[in-house]
Amino acid sequence: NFQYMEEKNIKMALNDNKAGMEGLDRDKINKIIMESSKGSKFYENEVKREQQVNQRIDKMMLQKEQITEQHLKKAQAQVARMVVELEKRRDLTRVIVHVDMDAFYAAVEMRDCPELKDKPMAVGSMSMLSTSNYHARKYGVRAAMPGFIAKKLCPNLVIVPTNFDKYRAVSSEIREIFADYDPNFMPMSLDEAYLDFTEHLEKRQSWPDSLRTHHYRASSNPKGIAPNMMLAKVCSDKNKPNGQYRLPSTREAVMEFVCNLPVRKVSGIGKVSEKLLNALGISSCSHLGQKMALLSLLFSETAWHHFLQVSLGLGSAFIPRHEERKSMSTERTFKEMSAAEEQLSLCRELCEDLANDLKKEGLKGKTVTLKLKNVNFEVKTRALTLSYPVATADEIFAVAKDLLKTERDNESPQPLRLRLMGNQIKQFN
DNA sequence: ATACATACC
DNA sequence: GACTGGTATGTAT
Repeated sequence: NFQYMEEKNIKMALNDNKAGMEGLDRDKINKIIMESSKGSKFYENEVKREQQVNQRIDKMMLQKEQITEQHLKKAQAQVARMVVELEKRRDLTRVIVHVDMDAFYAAVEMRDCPELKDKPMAVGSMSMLSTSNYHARKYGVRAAMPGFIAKKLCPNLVIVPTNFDKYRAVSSEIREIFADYDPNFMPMSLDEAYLDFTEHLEKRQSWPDSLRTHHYRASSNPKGIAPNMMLAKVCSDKNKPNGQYRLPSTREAVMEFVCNLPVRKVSGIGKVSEKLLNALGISSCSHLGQKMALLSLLFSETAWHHFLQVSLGLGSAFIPRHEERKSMSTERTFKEMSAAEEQLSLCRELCEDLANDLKKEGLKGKTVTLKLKNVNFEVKTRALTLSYPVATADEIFAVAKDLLKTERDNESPQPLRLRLMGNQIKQFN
């Protein structure tokens, strides 16, 4: 087990899987991050989670030991059959674009306050940053880093509070432009979207400049252009901060691109999957292809099917139409709260907020879920499904307060020492 | 159906 | 001193 426990493997370390983070003093940065985190409840919890992942790896390695040549051969045949099927359906006829405004929130703030352009700045608070500009990234300051640690890395860092209404406004301008190119484009967040350019290109024969030179200049917008969504997403990351990258629509180009692609770059393969794969000697997508038989024996069907598609450079060649929402939730973090009455009134407040949001979309749901995080960062969810859909604050609270009471009773005589509470509702009609 | 984990922005 | 919030989906029971 110890082999996984070196500091550099613990999750705290600088995540440099992001544009603008090349060639900085990683050791120094990691040392500062580590010193700011060590001993905190947050850190302790991260270590615990890390150990759970390591146990998963140990279990997987034991399973691997049990696999015989016979098993592998059979699996290999199955994989080969599947590859034939997938190749038959490979579609290189579409042109999918992934657009991603670079450092979006920071870019909007710099547009509105040009002095910030020459300074390292980030958007967020001392508790959490949501993005940083490129000056700040040189110091290792990045999204999802708490501001107080960022300040240690870069004492001159300017932290601008988040201004969502502003970002939403800019976002809707940008979306109007997207709609000109593909009325069915798929927004992934305020600053990111997939577009199907196929039709547009058939009509106009040329690449639009306006996506680059539109009056909104505060933010550059890298594009990834490829025959499917999976590849377009990876491509958009390629020439950040300013460029675009087009992957030709040929099987050879796709396979060559995918060959050297680190698995972590693929959307859907995060930190944990990367670590599991690394333990099997897999770091690039070509390794993924080479070890498919093994993967099919160690992972779930959904997981290995996904891996197989990635290894072949396959992804969705059309942009699925926007799905109905499946859940809605509100959660809040706060200073330690242990008093029952206080927790109850907060719960009530959250239910009211949630009911408000539900009303805006005219939704009612049958499953109510209460989420609790204690001061040790341990998260619990407790759910109850009703036979009828609910929407009002009173109805939701009636369920949530019982879930909360049950939890408190289970812990008593110890109180629930909370740092976060949340309510979720799902199972809409 | 429920709980928890992973992933994305 | 301070380590988010919202949504979807996978995995396990």
